[in-house]
Amino acid sequence: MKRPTIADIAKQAGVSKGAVSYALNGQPGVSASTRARILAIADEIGWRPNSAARALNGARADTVGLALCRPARFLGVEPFFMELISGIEGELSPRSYALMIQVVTDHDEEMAVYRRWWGEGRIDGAIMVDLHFADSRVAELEALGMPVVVLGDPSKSGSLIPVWSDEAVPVRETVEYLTALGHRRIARVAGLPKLLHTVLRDKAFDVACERLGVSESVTVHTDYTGEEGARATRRLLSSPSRPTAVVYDNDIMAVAGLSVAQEMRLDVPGDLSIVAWDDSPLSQVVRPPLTALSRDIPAYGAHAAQRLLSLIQGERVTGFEDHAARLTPRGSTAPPPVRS
Amino acid sequence: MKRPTIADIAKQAGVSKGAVSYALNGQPGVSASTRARILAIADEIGWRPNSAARALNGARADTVGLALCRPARFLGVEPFFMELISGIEGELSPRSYALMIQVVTDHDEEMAVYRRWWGEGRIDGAIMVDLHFADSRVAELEALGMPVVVLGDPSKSGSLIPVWSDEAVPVRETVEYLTALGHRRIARVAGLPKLLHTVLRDKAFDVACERLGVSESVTVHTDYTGEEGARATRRLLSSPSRPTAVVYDNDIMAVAGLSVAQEMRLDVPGDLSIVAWDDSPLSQVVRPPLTALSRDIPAYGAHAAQRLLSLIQGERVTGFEDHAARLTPRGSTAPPPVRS
DNA sequence: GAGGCACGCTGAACCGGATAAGTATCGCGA
DNA sequence: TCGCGATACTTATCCGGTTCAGCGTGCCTC
Repeated sequence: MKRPTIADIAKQAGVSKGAVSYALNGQPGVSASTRARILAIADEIGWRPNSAARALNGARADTVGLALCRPARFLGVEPFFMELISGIEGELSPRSYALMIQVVTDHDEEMAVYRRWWGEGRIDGAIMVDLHFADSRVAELEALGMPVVVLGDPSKSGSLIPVWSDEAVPVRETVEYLTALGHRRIARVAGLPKLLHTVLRDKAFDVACERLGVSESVTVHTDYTGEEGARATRRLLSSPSRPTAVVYDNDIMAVAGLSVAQEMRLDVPGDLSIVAWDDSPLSQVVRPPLTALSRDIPAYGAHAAQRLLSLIQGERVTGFEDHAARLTPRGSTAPPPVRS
Repeated sequence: MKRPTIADIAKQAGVSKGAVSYALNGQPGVSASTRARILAIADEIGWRPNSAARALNGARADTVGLALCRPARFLGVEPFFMELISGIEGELSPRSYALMIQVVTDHDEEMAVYRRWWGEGRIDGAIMVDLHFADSRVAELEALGMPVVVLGDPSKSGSLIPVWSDEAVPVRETVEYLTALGHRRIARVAGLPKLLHTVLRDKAFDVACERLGVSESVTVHTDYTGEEGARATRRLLSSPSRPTAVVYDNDIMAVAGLSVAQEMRLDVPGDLSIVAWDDSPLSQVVRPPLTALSRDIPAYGAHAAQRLLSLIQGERVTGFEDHAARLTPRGSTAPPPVRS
């Protein structure tokens, strides 16, 4: 009842284990007829290579690791990760590579997981996400010597292979668009302030606002949840000189912000313009549909996976700059109210 | 520079490989002092067990498999899977179990993946999702002899361990609620007609409508996407005797339906009541917030993971009926218009 | 003081493949 | 006809652990 091994095949075929191994791996050293016989027997008794035994001889694990360091409840809410995973899978699946996922609570745990997976020969490489401004993981992963692709800006990715997209350009484009519409009081509801891309967007936002004569610009940091997005929006809209436009760092918060605005009897886009970063179907189904900074997240994941696979093959791999998010104007943006 | 093995530890400690193995695994057979010395050396040189070598001796893979048979674009949209994965992870992660994920396009590919993972000793068991009405996977997985927990009704799960929740009760509760409000024309925008839970809901809906004197009840099947939800809604609301209430099989479609209604200048809930199956934050942030059939999806995944882990331990495991979804009334439901 | 037993450890087999090295067979050219 | 080399295998070893049989030592017991 136990799984057949090459020894079983060898016995049935009347040859040695070695011959079977050569035959099954397409190596020279066996005649065509013997090879065919061995393959037939292997197929008949349903033989499958035992990956453990192969791995013991230094073979690849054919698996890529991904440790996600976010609160678990988050994943269900934020489409980003699932889209990313879809994209990664799209590259892995045709090559029979599997994806090993674990949700962790902090960077220490994340590193422990990577050490374990790598140390135990379970993965051939990993994709690191949520690059921080000062990220201890980079040095630790470099020291591990494991192939790693980092989703994040090359300025902080050390010697790990970065896959990134420009954060500043979309911010600038958005601010330009809003100021062109006439907005002079713009707020930004940003994500976690520790994340590098948040820092980069913050900075680009300040610079663009400065340059384009935005009289009042505020940035509020949140944890990306709808609740915090709503709370931030409520606070912003309650201030004496409330913004006429708000830019959100994800669509979840943008939608929550939209609700708050409507709850406060503000017309969107008449009284308030809203821009969402990341364009999920969600942005398009609310009323009005949200002007969004759209990018192809599955492609982003696919690019990272491609680099990682090349890296694992031992090829020389360079970083890759993906397309920056593009501004997609929809119904949630308009000129500010006249008497603002 | 290569990874230290127990042979290295043995040499340093001046004992045999066997003694080291006993010490590291907490087995009797070594003195406390020797054990401490060995552990200290292991820690010092950064020894990690090689899972391949362990697996070769019939050890567990400490990994659970999950093959998702849906179009990739789907995963980013539907919060269900990510919440489910969160819940599964919540059980696996503390036990250092990993989750192996692969997105596949059909059941044949899904079974091929499971066969490979199981055959190669990469997983100890799997969670099967999206049970169909006539599902060939059940028999194939039974034949494989792998521990499997099925998310789906026990009527079709064969000898695999089912984890399910009653689909009929929430449907009945919803129809009762809507008829109590006065609705007599109720439509249902359902999911994929192949899925068993869709079939069960369809049937429960028909029965409840019949019993409660709903004069017109329609069920439309979709692929769960916002687009199809919107299209179905548009068609329903354009019919001469349009429904006064629509029940959606997921929140994505409910939100899309809400948009369509508003686009057609129908007041929700004044002209049309909307109920969403599955209650994500999305349901609460739209205006009006959606009356929803809420259930704890992460808990659902957690229960499945618990059963699977027990099954892997060789314990006798019975199926588990999770809480049925509970109707959570919000602003999207009200009595139908008077002159309906 | 001899027998018995528990303890602490060693040595070796084993898991299922990959692979280097060795061997028998054959064909072919000199 | 000998020798060389290619072919088609076999044999043996290795990977890094686990596990079992065995063995010496020390202590307890009768």
